[in-house]
Amino acid sequence: MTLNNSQARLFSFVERIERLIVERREVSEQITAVKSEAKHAGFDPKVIAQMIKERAMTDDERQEWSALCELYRASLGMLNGTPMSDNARRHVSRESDEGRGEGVDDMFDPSPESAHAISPAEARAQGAEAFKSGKRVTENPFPAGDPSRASWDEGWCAEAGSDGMDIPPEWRRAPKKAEKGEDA
Amino acid sequence: MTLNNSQARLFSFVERIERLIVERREVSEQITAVKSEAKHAGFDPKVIAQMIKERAMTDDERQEWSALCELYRASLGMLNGTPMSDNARRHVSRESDEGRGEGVDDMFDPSPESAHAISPAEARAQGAEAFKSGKRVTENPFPAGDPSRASWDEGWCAEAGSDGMDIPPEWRRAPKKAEKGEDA
Amino acid sequence: MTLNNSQARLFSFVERIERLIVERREVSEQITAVKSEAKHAGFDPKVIAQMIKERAMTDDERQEWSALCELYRASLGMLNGTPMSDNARRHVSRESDEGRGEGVDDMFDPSPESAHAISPAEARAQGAEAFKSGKRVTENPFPAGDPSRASWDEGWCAEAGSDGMDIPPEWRRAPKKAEKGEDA
Amino acid sequence: MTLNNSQARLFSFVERIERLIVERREVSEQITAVKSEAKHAGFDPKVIAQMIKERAMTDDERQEWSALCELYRASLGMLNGTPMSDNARRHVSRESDEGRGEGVDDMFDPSPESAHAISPAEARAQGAEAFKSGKRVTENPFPAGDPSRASWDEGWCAEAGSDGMDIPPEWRRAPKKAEKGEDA
DNA sequence: CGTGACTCTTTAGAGC
DNA sequence: GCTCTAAAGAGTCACG
Repeated sequence: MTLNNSQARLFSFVERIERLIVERREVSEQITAVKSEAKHAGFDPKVIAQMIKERAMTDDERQEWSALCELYRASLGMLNGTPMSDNARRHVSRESDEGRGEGVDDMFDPSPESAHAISPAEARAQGAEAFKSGKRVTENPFPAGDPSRASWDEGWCAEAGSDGMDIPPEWRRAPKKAEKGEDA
Repeated sequence: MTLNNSQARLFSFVERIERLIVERREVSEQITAVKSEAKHAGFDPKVIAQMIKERAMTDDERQEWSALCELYRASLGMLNGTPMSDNARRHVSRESDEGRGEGVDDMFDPSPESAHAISPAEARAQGAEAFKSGKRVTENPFPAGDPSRASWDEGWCAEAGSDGMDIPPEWRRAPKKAEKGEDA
Repeated sequence: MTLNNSQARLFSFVERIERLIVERREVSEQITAVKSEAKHAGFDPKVIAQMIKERAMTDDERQEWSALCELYRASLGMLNGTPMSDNARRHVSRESDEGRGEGVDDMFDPSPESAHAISPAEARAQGAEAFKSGKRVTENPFPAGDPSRASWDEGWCAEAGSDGMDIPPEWRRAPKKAEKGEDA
Repeated sequence: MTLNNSQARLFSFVERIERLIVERREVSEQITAVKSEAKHAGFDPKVIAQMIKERAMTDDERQEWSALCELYRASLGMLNGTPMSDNARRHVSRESDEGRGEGVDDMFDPSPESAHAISPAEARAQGAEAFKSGKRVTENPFPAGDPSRASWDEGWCAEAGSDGMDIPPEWRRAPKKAEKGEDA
């Protein structure tokens, strides 16, 4: 029977909530215990927490997120020697890729003129120039590991952000994902 | 001139936010400092925080809040020897008061039969009985300081919550306050 | 066998944490559901939350807390017609009571001269005067429900806080409670 | 003059805190306004927040953080086609680099046998094999953009985490940074 | 289009 | 000193 006088109902609500709070605290304590165990095993708790956050995303979300971060980082000059990932390149070149139908393969063409060491400033200038002449970010001529690769990226992105265009769609997250069917 | 390329605009936004965050942190640190000063002066920080919260309410809000708390406390048997305040009595008897036009003055009539000490259970029973016979909570016959006063309150409130009625409006907060005219 | 290679151990930790997080979220959702149920039944969710907080305290803690709040309220002039509770009076008079051995009973002596209506300011002055002449806060001559009762309280407390003394122990919470024996 | 009675001091504390809270709220509102402006300009607010967080770190912290994240990601099989960054490679090979004195340059040696397309599983196996034969993670033979590059990374890292060794120091953050001299 | 609820993030406080 | 927890604030979403 459902209680229908206010005092008893209030009491019932309060007690149910209290019981659930106890349960939740117990689970929380278990979480803490496992975290502490992991920490004492030598793992970094913060990084583990980050992994758990990322694992909660779908692959698409995760990739879009990190691509966006890299794009913004490049624009703000925060690459610091870590060039954009292939993922970010793909994100920025999304539409062009569709149009041209070619993938990332044409980037494996280390032009001889960039094979020898050049200064970061020069690489940056080359990146900017590349953007202006319609090259895509995936056409970065410097191979992985080359310190000039990041500089070229920065130059390209900076130019891409400086040409007076409005903010292009690559800077935005995909608007929404259709909700998966849950319980009605 | 408004910057109209995305990189420069992004940079501007980020820097403005960062500057404001610094400002906010400074203010927060000042708050912490004052709180700590107060604490070392011997005041209880939590109670001070509570006072600040209450001072942020209007008098009406504050009174309604504490009256509601007391009403719920009484229903849950948490009065523990601290009888309901006049404020709570007024809240619970809001409507009756309008109808009868009398205030709290008729409560200063310690009936002779309750003047001598009785057990808490008996006081509780009297309170419940009083509710059933249509008495208002302000008619508690026990004077302030009398340990039976709280018990009578509890009896009255418990009965008021047990009579099968739906939850009466006294249990709810006044729905909305008309917003005071701010800057347009 | 305990896994002893880092990859597998990391994976195990992450999965255990994830599973527990799911559990915790489920419990949290149940809490939300019950709260929402209570709300739709007509109870005020905030007040319920407050009750749960208070029920988590021991009686002593709760009484000390509310007594402290009232003391601070009185000092800040926030009583607004709700006189201090017996509980707060007891708290403030803790030590004197031990010394004198008398309880609250000597307060049921509405002196004839205060029986007729006086102005709040006058009541306040009487309270201040009472403090100066060594009277205790429990000796408030105005009965419950009398609007002058709160004013007298305010006068007494204000005077008690203005006499140049350092902050007395009544303004502090009892330092610590010895922890009850839990599971080892 | 310093107030030395408790009531006045309490009042002073409360008012100072309240004033600061108002200030803080104002700054907060300005932050909200700028964020909203940025959002309407087409930037992603979350990513901006992330950038601000990262800009608050030193370069070293940021690089260590992201390197650790990638290492953990690789171990958990979360690379998903995004190979480890040069930064992460450097982190993992920190000590070896000191010993061998060579940088990342010896990785530009795409062995002919890996130049043609192979399956992810095969690339993974090659990575694991490479670890077992003492190769460093920087010796990934697949060039940037090659889908096999990530798989090789995963294989290498998985093997590095599976060989029964205790968790190596690369998995931990650098213990502490000596605090920069602040105001005394 | 405005409002209200819910979630998440951040931050301050308390304990080991 | 560091971590964890809890509360407050902000942001987003959905609904009226």
